Amino acid sequence: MGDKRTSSGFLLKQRAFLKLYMITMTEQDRLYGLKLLDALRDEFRPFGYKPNHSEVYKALHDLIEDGVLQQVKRKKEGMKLQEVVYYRFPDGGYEKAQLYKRQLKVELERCESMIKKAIRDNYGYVESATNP
Amino acid sequence: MGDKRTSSGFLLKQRAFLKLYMITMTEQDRLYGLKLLDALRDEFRPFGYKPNHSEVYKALHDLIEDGVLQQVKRKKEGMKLQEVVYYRFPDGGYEKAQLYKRQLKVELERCESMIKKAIRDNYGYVESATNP
DNA sequence: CGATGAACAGCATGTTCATCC
DNA sequence: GGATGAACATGCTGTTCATCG
Repeated sequence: MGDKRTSSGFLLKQRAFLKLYMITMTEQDRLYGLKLLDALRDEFRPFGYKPNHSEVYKALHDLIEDGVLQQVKRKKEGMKLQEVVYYRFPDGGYEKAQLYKRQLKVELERCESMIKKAIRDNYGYVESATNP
Repeated sequence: MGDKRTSSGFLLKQRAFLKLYMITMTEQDRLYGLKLLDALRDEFRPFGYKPNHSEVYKALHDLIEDGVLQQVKRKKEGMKLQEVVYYRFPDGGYEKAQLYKRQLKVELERCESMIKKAIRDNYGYVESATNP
């Protein structure tokens, strides 16, 4: 309630997309902000998607507000003794993360369906399972 | 050049999506604005996507500016003699439309790939080709 | 009330600036 | 220069208002 504005329900927003990746990346390697960004840029370079640092930070801050992530300031390994911000799940955060991931899965599949439909509708494809 | 702002290259925008549908719908049935909207809403209801009338009009106006569509004001069939705006391709418009469609196909496939990748990356799916 | 538009408003996101090491 | 943030600017898009028949 209290929403001033409703979404028309088109494709998912970049922010949500990034939050999902932040969670999964936290489950796997422990990384800090800019490294997460680098990793994502590498992954999506072939797709022409190049997120900027602000969006990544905002996604991380969102997750902190949601109680999904927690900051851990540590010295960067080797090099100079610069402090960087790593992330981990606080108490109950992992469960919230899994819930979020479940929701995003539904959302991603919805988007995939919509895009497939658009390809079908506009280019007359009929997903042949028996193509030579 | 002259772009004040660059896209990070995330998913395609609703406007482009609608423009594509407007073109295809113009190739098929001749419809006017609000009927196009109704048709789209019907099609995408199962997906929870409900475009609003402004976006549809803006998409149509964009296509007119692009020289892809042309307005044809006609009396609405039956009923009262209210004038509605139908659309057709002006000279050279059909070719421009086909070009746009070709571009959007690439874009839609790019988005599909990104979404599939996200599902793989975050849920560890491996597209089984042998599912019952 | 249906249809078409345009003005307006709010939110998503890209760019720039500030601070610290 | 790398890293983190916040402020600022722009643009996409949803809501509202105006006009016409």
